[in-house]
Amino acid sequence: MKKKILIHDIAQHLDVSIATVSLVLNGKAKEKRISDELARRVLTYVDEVGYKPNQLAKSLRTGKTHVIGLMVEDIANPFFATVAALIEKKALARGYRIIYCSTNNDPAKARDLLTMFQERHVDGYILALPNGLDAEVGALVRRDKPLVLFDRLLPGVSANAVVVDGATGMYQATQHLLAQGFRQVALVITQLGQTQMAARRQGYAQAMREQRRPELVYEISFPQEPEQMVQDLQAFFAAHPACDAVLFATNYLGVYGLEALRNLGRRIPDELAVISFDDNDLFRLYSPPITVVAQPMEAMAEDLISTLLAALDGPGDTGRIVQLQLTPQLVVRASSVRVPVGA
Amino acid sequence: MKKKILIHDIAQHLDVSIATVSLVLNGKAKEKRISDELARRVLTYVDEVGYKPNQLAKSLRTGKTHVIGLMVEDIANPFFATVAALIEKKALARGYRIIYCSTNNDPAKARDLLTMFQERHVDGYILALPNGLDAEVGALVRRDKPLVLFDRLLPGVSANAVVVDGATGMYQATQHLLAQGFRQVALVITQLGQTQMAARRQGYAQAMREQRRPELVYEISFPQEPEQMVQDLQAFFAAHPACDAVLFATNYLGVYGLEALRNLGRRIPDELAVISFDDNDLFRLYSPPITVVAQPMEAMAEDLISTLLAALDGPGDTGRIVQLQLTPQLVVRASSVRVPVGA
DNA sequence: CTGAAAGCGCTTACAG
DNA sequence: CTGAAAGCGCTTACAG
Repeated sequence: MKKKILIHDIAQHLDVSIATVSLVLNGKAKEKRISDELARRVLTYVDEVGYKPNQLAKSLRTGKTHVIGLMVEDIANPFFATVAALIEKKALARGYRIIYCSTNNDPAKARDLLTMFQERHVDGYILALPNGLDAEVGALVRRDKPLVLFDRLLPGVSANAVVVDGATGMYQATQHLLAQGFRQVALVITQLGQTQMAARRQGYAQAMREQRRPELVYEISFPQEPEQMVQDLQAFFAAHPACDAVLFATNYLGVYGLEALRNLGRRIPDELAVISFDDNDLFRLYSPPITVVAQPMEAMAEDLISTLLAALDGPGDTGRIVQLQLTPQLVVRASSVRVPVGA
Repeated sequence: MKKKILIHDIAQHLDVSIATVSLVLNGKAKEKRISDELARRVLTYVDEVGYKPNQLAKSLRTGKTHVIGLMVEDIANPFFATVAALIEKKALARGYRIIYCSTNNDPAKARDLLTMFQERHVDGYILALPNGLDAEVGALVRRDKPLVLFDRLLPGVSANAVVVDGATGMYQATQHLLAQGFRQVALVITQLGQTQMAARRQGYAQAMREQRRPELVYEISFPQEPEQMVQDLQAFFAAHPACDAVLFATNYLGVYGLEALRNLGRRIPDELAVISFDDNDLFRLYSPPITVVAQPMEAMAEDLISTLLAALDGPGDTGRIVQLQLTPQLVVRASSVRVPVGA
């Protein structure tokens, strides 16, 4: 069919040099004092025949790919899917494309994917990583690769980051439950030891300490089969009949938790008040609607992309690090509100 | 830091030619009768210094990128997010990477993204497209580009495809409702005129016709703001008080529909039975649990990737087209089961 | 078995 | 203002 058209073809047709065409196409016509008239002729013809420069060749030459590597825990997780969709839209609007990958919290997989990103010469990285990649990310930072961590930090690495203040979010959620008169507030959290989980736990712990309430924390092993997690949660609730409120530290724990409570026939909030981190359709439409600590996804996506682009455009300032912390919002719904006695 | 190491460096160090190193690395040592011992020396050293060939240069030379372009309607839609996650995993296992993009059902955006995929020289395409891209996709097919459509077909294009038999799915769902004794079964569907929607509608229509029931179809405009869709749905249900069962043709319609019904205070299934296309956590955990027509996502992802890889590896067989149709599964839950009168 | 060389399609100093 | 040429880092016929 349509023969692939090259820069050489268009130069030949217009009887100018390849350099002229390239310069015009890259907006250096003025700088190189190419006449407006010639520049216009080039642009017109390029447009007419629909010439598109080969990006591979361009990238090989310039070292830029205009591709951003985005690594999330699991693209099927609504939190990450939503952030990814927002980032994609914003990146596209600024001329960047996204390659995304899910780590499933597996450090070995994350390591491979990071290598893959490097092999593909991505211009920048947006990363929500499992623990254990400090060395790899540290190396990227030292080589001045534009990079932003999000959702969770790596303990041993100083890098650009956009995170949500989970400590405050959980502190407020816990306070809210205690203010409603719930006595035994449990926290269900993963045992992955990631920084965002540590912060959420710490917020809970602080609120409990301030009210002189004993902590009740269930660290569930993750990842494992959903059925198993539901089982584990049922066992936990069965073992703690006096527990009258529970906080789930992330969205899928909330989902599995609701399933476990349903299986046990526990009434929410009469028998057990519930709050989950992260908001989504399920929590909003559940009966009763579930109180959540909602993360500001739009702001997060915007800050991620603009921080990364600033690093990309920046003059390779070694050492300038931007760390942003966004505030989540407690959205109170029926699942955490005390039912008047005898009502 | 670490200087980027090139094939030239390793050839020089081992005192062999660049060609030898390249041949060994590309598994052509045997073919070119390079001694096993030399081949081993090369591999060992490459491994030792961690040399990674520049993929950009390699791609420019070979014309292969080992990248697959995946285009979905919206990556934040759980159906597409789940399929994308499965495809990514399977592709990675076979040495391919995914670039994904969301079209948001905008033909202009889809057209741009298709151009972008071509500029990036993706090796193959997996596409769930809005209508109106027949010409563009037709051109790809004619140029023998490996490509698989999914979820919906383009009316004017013959291409590889993996779709779900939505007609049968909806037919069974409608029959089920009628068998339960519901009388006025409505269908809520988008007005986008896409093939998957047409099939689902046709399945509903056939079941209604067979039982001599009049159709009641609400074509909602899409895309628009969620709040507006909920409003529209409330107005629809308010205008049809005699309607005692409803089918939602896709997952987000189901979600908005549940929200509308909740706002109206309609009891499910007493006042209105509900079935939605697509399964997810929300439908499974809703009170009452929602009956769904579940798509076989795992099988779909597997068929998509293997069909595409077959086309990629194939001997450029012009004209060989594979079209697979998978069977969805009706999962009956409480939302569509008649409550015994007086129970 | 191995080396020198062309070429993938661009960009950009360097001369004029 | 414009052209000839080098070079980005590979792969692979083609000779030996």
